[in-house]
Amino acid sequence: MEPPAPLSTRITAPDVQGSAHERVYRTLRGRIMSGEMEPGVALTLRGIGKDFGVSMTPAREAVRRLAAEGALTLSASGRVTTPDLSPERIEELAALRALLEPELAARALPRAHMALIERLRTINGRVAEVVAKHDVTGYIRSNLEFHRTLYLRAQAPAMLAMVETVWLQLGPTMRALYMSKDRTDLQKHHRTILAALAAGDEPGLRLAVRTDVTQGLRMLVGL
Amino acid sequence: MEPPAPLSTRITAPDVQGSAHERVYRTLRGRIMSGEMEPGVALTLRGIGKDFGVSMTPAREAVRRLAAEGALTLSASGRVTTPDLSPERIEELAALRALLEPELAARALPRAHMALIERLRTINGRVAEVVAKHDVTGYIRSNLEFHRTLYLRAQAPAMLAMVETVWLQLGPTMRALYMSKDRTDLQKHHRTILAALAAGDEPGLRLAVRTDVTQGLRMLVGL
DNA sequence: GCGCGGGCTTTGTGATCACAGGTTGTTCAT
DNA sequence: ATGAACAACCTGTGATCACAAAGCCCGCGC
Repeated sequence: MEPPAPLSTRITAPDVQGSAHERVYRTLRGRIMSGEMEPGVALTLRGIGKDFGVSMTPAREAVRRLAAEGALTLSASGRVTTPDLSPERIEELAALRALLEPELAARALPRAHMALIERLRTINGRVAEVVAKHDVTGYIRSNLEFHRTLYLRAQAPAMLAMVETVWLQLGPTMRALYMSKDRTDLQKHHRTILAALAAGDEPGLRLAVRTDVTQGLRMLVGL
Repeated sequence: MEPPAPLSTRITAPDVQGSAHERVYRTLRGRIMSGEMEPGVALTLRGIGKDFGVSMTPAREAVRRLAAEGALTLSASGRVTTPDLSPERIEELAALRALLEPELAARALPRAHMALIERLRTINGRVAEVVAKHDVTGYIRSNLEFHRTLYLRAQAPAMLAMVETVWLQLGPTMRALYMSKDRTDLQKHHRTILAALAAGDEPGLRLAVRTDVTQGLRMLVGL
């Protein structure tokens, strides 16, 4: 192995969807939010780099960005792990969801047309499918898609971003949570949300969203 | 110029307070949150690096972290600027404050002892001083310190972090806002907050905080 | 059998460089 | 004088390397 090395290695970058660090970031973020990784798993920059075929530099940027959003935990020595949340932290994040999501739903309500409700029904049907298959990741993903689709109508990007940050932080925990629980009741809550939406009932919608969001996460803490 | 170069430059790092990128991050964050930089100002990695006596690498990490928190804006080509928010964005962030801060205040209320109220009074006195001196940055800083001191008692780190993220995003805007406005009314609101705290009046406290938070930011949009 | 010390390995940090794309300023032609 | 084309410069991106410190494991001593 020649020590000096010619230098000038440019594979001309596939650049399929933006820069390298963004690709790493997006992929990792998706994995974490949908609960593909369990809490407390260790990651290494070199390992991530190897997985994505990039050097440590973009891996580091992606990791730091995720850590800034609370999607990853950095130990004092810089070690990277998925977050393993304390019950208090979980409760706090649940409270945040209970605070933000009814507001987003209420803002979406006046803009919710029939087409949106129909789309939500479709997504909710997909939730039933994945529940039947005991597909935890698929369940989390489609459940969040249900909420996100509704909130997108609120036209409140900063608020939505904040809620997604909370979802991110809860990702690994949700996996652990939903793996040990029956989930037929969740669809019931989603149906209540849809009913309130169709009726244009704002107080009912706020309550339905709050209940849906709260009860799933209360299970772990209050068991 | 020798191509290989000796390599091996380690000034043994001062390491006064953690890693280089953290020092850069903390300083920049403080500057942005307290409104020391106006909206739309351009920054460069090399420039930041030179300012802090570090290379581009830690500068880049600090910038990306700040961008992830919304404290800086990255253009499509990667250019870095302080955020110049649209009125809709400002209103949304104000709504976020109006949603989160009363909750934090309410959670702090049962834990608020006399010593805390006294401390808040002191901070509020400092607000009066800086207002008299027309020191915008000092005003923003002590105003936020008033709120942060109260919310710290809520024992809700995730919620506090979220609110601070909102403050960060509003930093440069607050500067532009407060520079063109009289501010004697702000202390009045703070006094109302203190009265509700002392009386243990939760609804009154929620309202007082919401009013304090909302009205200052409503000025810009609704003028 | 169990704890502890010392080496080897792994891992994050930061500096430097090559490169590409964007920005800017200048000059030339109309 | 105004517009476009071009060149020089500026700026972010990513790879690679040196380094330090933290972790890990094996073996020694009690």
